[in-house]
Amino acid sequence: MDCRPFRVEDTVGQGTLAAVAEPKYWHLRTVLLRTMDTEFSTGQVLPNERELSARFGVARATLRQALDQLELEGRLVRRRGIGTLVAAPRVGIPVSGREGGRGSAVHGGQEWKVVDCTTGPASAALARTLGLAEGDQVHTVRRTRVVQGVTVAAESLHVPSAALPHLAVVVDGNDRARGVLRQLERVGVDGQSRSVELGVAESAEAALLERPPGTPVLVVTTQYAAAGRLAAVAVSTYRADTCKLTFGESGVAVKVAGEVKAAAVS
Amino acid sequence: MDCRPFRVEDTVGQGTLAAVAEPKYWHLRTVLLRTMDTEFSTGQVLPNERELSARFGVARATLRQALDQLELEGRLVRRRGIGTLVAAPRVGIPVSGREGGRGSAVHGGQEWKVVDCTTGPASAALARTLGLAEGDQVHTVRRTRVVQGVTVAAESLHVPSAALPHLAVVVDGNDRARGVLRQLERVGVDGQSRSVELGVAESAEAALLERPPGTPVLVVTTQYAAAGRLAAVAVSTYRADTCKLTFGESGVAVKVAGEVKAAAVS
DNA sequence: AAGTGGTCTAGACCACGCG
DNA sequence: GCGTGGTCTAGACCACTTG
Repeated sequence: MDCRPFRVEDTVGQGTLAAVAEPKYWHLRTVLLRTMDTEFSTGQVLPNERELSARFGVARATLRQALDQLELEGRLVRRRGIGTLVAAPRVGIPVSGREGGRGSAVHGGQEWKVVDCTTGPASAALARTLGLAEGDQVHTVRRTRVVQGVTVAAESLHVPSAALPHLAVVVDGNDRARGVLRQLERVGVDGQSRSVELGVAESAEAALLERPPGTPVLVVTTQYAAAGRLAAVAVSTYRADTCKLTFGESGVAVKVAGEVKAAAVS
Repeated sequence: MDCRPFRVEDTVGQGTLAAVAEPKYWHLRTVLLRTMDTEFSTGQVLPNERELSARFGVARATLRQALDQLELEGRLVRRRGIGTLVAAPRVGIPVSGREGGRGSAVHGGQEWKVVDCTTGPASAALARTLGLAEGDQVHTVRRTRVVQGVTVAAESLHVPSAALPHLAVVVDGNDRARGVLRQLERVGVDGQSRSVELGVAESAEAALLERPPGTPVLVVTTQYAAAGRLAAVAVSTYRADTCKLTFGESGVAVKVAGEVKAAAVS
C-alpha cells in the first residue's frame, strides 16, 4: 500500500521564519496527529519509519522523536517486526473502593490474578510507609490486574504480619496469598487514601505487564486503614499507554458517555 | 569539579554475555540511579553530558536516552545552559474536593490564579462530554494552580451557560471568571467523578506551566454534578515531573509521613 | 566567550515477526 | 529472507545561561 495521506509539504520548509522556531519533531508530531485523526482509524498501520522520514525529508531519528511523543500520549502503538499502529482510545479503569472486582475494599474480584506471595522483613523504605520498624515481618502479595484479556496493572500489596494475627503461617504460595487477602477482608477497612504519579516499569513489573523495561506507568499508591491504623499499602503500576484511571464517587449519577480529549478541549 | 563517583567499569564491557542483553541505555540508567542515590543529593549538578558519555564510553545520544528515563521518573531536572540536577522528591498535591484552597468543591482557594475567561459555542468533543448540543454556549475559565511559588497545573473549567442562569453577561475577563466561579458555588455541587491519564502539554498549557511543549503531564478530568446533572467539567494538566497527585478520603486518619518509592518496594 | 543542554543528521547493526 | 521497529554511533550546529 501507499498510504498517500502523508505529504511532504506539511512540514518541509515551514517557510515563515516567524513564530519561535518550533522544533521539527514537534511540528512533525502535530502533522502526524492531524493526519491520523482525519485519514486513519484505530488499528491501521502507518507507513514504516524509513518511508515516513523520507517523505517528510527528515532523519529517521527525528521522525522517531515525533513518534515517541505520540506513543507517550497513547495515540500510537509500535510493534517490532510489525509496524506502527494507530492506538485505540484509552480504556477507563476503575480504581475506586467500590468498583473493582466484586466490591470489596481491596478489590479481590476476578480481575486480579495472584502471581506470588512472600513474607519477610520490611526494607527501610517500606517500613517507613507502613509505620513499622525496619525488619518487621511483612506479607507481600504480588498480583496483576487483567481487563478484557489485557494485563493493565501489576501490584504489590504489603501487609504487616502483625495486622493479621490469625493467619496460619504454614501455607505457602497461592494459598497463603488467599489467606492474606481473606484475613485482610476480615479485619475490615475503614478508608483509604491514594496517590498517583508517573513512573517507569522496572524489569520485574515490565515483565508482568508484557512490556519492555522503561515503559511509562501510572503508579498508584494506596494506603488502607483499619480501625484508625494503617493496615496495608498497595503499590500498583498501571500501563500509562492504555489506561485512563477513573475514580468514581458513588454520589454521582451523571450519565454522560463521552470522553474528553485533552487536546480537543484546550 | 571532578565528580568522581561515576566510574567507567560500572557499565563498560558488561562482560557476562549472560542475561538477555539489556540495552545499554537501560543499564546506564540503573548505574546512574544508584550513584545518584548514594553519592549525590538534591539540587546537586551532575557532570555534563559530554563528560558522562565519555566516562561511560558511550555516545552522547545513548547517555541522553538514559537521562530521558530518569527525567521521566522525576529524578532529574535538566536546565539548558546550566546542567543536569538531581531533582527533589515529588510534591504531594491534593486533588480532592475538600482539600484544595479554602475547601470549596471547585477548590476556589488562593492557590488558583485565573488566566482568562471566555464564553463561546462548545466544540463537538466538549459538547459531548457536557451532554450538550454542539454550539451551545459554554463559559471557559482558564487558570493555573500555584503551590509554593511553582505553577504545578493548568486547568480549563467548562461550564454550560445554561447552568448559570443568573450570571450577568456584561462583565468581562477576571470579573466574569469570578462570576462564573461564584455562581457555580451557589448552584452547589453534589459529587464529582474523576479520571487521570498521561498526556503531554501542548503549546498553550506548556507556556502556562513554564515548560517546553511535549512535557509529560497528568491529565485530570473532573466532572462536577449538581442536582443529578452534569454542571461542569474541568480538565487539569499537572506537571508529571514534579507532582504526585493525592486523593485523600476524609475517613482516613493515618498519620504516616513516609513516602513510597515505587522502586524501593518492588 | 565559554559551557551547558537541545536538536538534527546519516549511517550502521541488531532483534523480532512473518511468509 | 525480508521488512519492521529498537539501539547505537560520531559528529554538527543551535539556544540558552553565566561570567
